[in-house]
Amino acid sequence: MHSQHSSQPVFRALADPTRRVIIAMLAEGPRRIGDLVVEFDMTRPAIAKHLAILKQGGLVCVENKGRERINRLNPDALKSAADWINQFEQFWDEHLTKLKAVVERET
Amino acid sequence: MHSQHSSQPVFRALADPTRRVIIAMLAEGPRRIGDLVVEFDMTRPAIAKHLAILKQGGLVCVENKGRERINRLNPDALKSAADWINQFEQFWDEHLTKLKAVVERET
DNA sequence: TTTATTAGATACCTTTTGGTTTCATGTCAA
DNA sequence: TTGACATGAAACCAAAAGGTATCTAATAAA
Repeated sequence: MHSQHSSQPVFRALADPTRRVIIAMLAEGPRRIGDLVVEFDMTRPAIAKHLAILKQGGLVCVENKGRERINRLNPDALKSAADWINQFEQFWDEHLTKLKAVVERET
Repeated sequence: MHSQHSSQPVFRALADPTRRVIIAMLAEGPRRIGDLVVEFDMTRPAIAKHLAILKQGGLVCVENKGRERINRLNPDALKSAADWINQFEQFWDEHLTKLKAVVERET
């Protein structure tokens, strides 16, 4: 049952709402840190820390372009979180089946 | 793009490795707190707190049975986290398509 | 070659988190 | 009814998380 690959950094990265918004923004296209900062009521070091955690989780990768740094979303890491959750797909299928059975018996 | 329902408590619940193990255990069947505690190198209050956070996230619900309390996994909440992640399914499909194209050009 | 732009690094602070010990409560069974 | 069992609750603590202000470094453009 328990999957092996440590999904800890990914779930940790997903835990913060600011980071999830950053993920949504990067899904629309690559951004520099400055581009992200102006969207939040927060200083740059704060966003930089969030990006660092997203990188740790493998969710974001960076490309150096002169003095700029382009941040890109790496969807593969997100997929690994989805995979962990989907371990339980079978469980909730059964759950819904049972629920349906109960409802049908009651009507 | 951004889904409305606050998924914060769910992702917060998923962030801790102990809680994810608890989820995996409850997926095999309902358990009392005591049953969970013996599986960890941790005191009961610690597990109780983790369960409280899982309940907050809607991932676990409890049924009082005399002096016992049966904890059950609620898969619907897990599904909401999966839904959030799946918002980006299209993105990583595109990503993989582009990657494939690059690889094919290089060979 | 200055000057503005884009960004990383460091030190610091406050709140939250994850854990503990200790004590109180309700229920089943002898 | 007394004791054992299953659990909840409160007070406390160290470490991590999330934020700030400030300083430094590299590149582009005037």
